[in-house]
Amino acid sequence: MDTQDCPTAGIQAIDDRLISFFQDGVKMLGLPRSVGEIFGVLYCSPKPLTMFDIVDRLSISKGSASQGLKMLRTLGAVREVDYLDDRKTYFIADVELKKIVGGFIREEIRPHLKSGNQKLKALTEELDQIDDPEIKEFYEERIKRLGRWSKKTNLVLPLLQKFLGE
Amino acid sequence: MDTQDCPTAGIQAIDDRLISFFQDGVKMLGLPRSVGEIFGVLYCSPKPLTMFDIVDRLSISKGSASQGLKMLRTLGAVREVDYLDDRKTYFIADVELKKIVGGFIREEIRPHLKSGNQKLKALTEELDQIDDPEIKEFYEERIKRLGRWSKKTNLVLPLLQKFLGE
DNA sequence: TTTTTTGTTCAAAAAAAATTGAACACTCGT
DNA sequence: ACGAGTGTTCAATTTTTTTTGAACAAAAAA
Repeated sequence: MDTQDCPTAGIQAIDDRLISFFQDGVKMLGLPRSVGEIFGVLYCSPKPLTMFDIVDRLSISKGSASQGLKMLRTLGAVREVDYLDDRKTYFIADVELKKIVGGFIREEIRPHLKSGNQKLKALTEELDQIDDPEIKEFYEERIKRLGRWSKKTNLVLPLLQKFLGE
Repeated sequence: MDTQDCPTAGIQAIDDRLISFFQDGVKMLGLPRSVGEIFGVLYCSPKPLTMFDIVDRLSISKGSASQGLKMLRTLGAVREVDYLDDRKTYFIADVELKKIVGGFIREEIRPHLKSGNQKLKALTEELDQIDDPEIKEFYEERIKRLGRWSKKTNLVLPLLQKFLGE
């Protein structure tokens, strides 16, 4: 079939653009390109899709699709839904920014902050090793400052989430 | 010299921890590890350092150090200062979170958002190609939604920066 | 001017991250 | 129990990103 005459050709083109939009979007968040593409395909679809639909549309491997969907589910950006054939799993994009942002904060940001905090704590204890009081004071200030950075970031995350959720 | 007996051994250990703290920190932001290390070395130093000092401390190449410092300067995370030998360039870490966050938003986030917006605009114009009014409505809704996401993000950035800057 | 010191650039190498695909596991229908 | 359909895992491969180091440029000292 000539794609020129196909009634879905224009839609394909639009989908391509939307998918590329999400490709860039997730790159900004440090996620793999395929994850953006998968979300994009679901975001463009008025009806639920199976993993096979996605593999087919993007020409990616089953493995990639499976892993990408897994990540999107844990981020809360994609949901399983019941639909038609109940043998297969159907997915839809979750279009609530609030939820997606929340998932990203929970899965990608908080763990980093947490491990950072632990490192800071360990550091504070090592300060005793320093004899020279002037040098000690310098390090104390720097480490305290990092503590403030960390605290502020922790405080700002829920605000961010609230603001972005309408 | 035995590092056990060296009075700076404890400090070295603390510096190592701080540097590793920043290694992780920049990874969260999607910047190369060496950039975090370089910032870390400067953050640990009470006095300005040259590029050579950094190369020496981290055992990285001149090229890496040069590029890393360039990036840190454009982000506003590091500053050149006058010091001792005016043949060399001396650097210090900028410890104002506000400035660093501002630089990151300006250099890393805004450009992405801008190109995203251009894509959305182009998309809106392509909607005419769709004949079926029901499908058209679906796409209109999804594209409008992305526009709202983008707008919100744009609005939240200055707030974020303000909040993090004391 | 010539040499030395300092720093940048960029093609090639190395390292890290993402993707593939085949093997595996599970479940349903027969 | 067996075979077909769905989905996951992970070692190997591919792709992308980062790092290196040698060549180059600029500027000061000799």
